[in-house]
Amino acid sequence: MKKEVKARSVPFSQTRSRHASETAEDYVEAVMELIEEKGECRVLDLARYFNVSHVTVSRIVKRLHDEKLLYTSPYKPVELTDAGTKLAKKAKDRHAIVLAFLIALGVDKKNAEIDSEGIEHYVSSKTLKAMKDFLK
Amino acid sequence: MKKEVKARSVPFSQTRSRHASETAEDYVEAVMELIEEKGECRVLDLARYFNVSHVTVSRIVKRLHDEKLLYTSPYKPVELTDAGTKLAKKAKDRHAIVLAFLIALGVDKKNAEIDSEGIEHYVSSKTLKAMKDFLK
DNA sequence: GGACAAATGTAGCAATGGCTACGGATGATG
DNA sequence: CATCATCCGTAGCCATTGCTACATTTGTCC
Repeated sequence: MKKEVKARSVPFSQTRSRHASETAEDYVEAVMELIEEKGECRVLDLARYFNVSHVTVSRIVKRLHDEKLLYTSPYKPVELTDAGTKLAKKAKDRHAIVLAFLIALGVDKKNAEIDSEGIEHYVSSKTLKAMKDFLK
Repeated sequence: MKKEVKARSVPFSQTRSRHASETAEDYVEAVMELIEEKGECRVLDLARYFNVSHVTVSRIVKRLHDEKLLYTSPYKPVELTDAGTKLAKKAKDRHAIVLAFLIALGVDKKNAEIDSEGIEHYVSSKTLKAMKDFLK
């Protein structure tokens, strides 16, 4: 009596690739935010922002440069490409909606901020729309 | 005119460790589910469930064994320890609440299932409570 | 311009999670 | 009990994301 094993519903549940794009979104979003706040975005700013070493940031920045999401040259501030700006805006919008939604749901600001940063990466357009409708 | 860089709100935002515990939760939850459905849980069942090779499963199972979340001996089915069962129940409950919440919010079943599997790992107890309250 | 601090880069290590290829163990079936 | 398919383990590769330690660049201040 063999039973089939149903595959999990997540398509491409391959954690590694999923996680790599999460990182990309987090970084371009942070770059945009830091540029807005400080006028420029340095590697060390990102390191402080994410609480990691500058080495980790430097390597990820290099990868995102290869992916044409941002500009970087040695000892210069990091800037966003058009593609990076587009992705950052999308991520920021989604983030803002999730955050506003959690607060509207009754979650305190602090927890809402923490949770929204994790949740934003797993919200499909359908769920995002449902959140927007709820906010109205 | 130096500006402080505010650290991100996520504590322990170190992606690697965060992700490792996500994996642990996903696996014990899957083991519990597969045992309920099939009577036992083999390495290959998990491989099919997560759409990864049996090698990947085997290595992760070994790690979770070291972390005392499950029992495993060569060529034998995988079982949960008490700690594993406890964690699995917690994850399953949270998953069920998030899923029910998304459906109540108006998200179609399919998207709700996909999104809930990602979101469940980022829901604090405060947010979970808000979801439960909404469901009442 | 020299010296020093801060910022960034490079080298190299570990853990996690992917994979293929191959070999040993188990269990069912003739 | 021999064979064969299935299951599982091991070896060894790669990518990502952490780190420390050390080197280099930049910019500021005397």
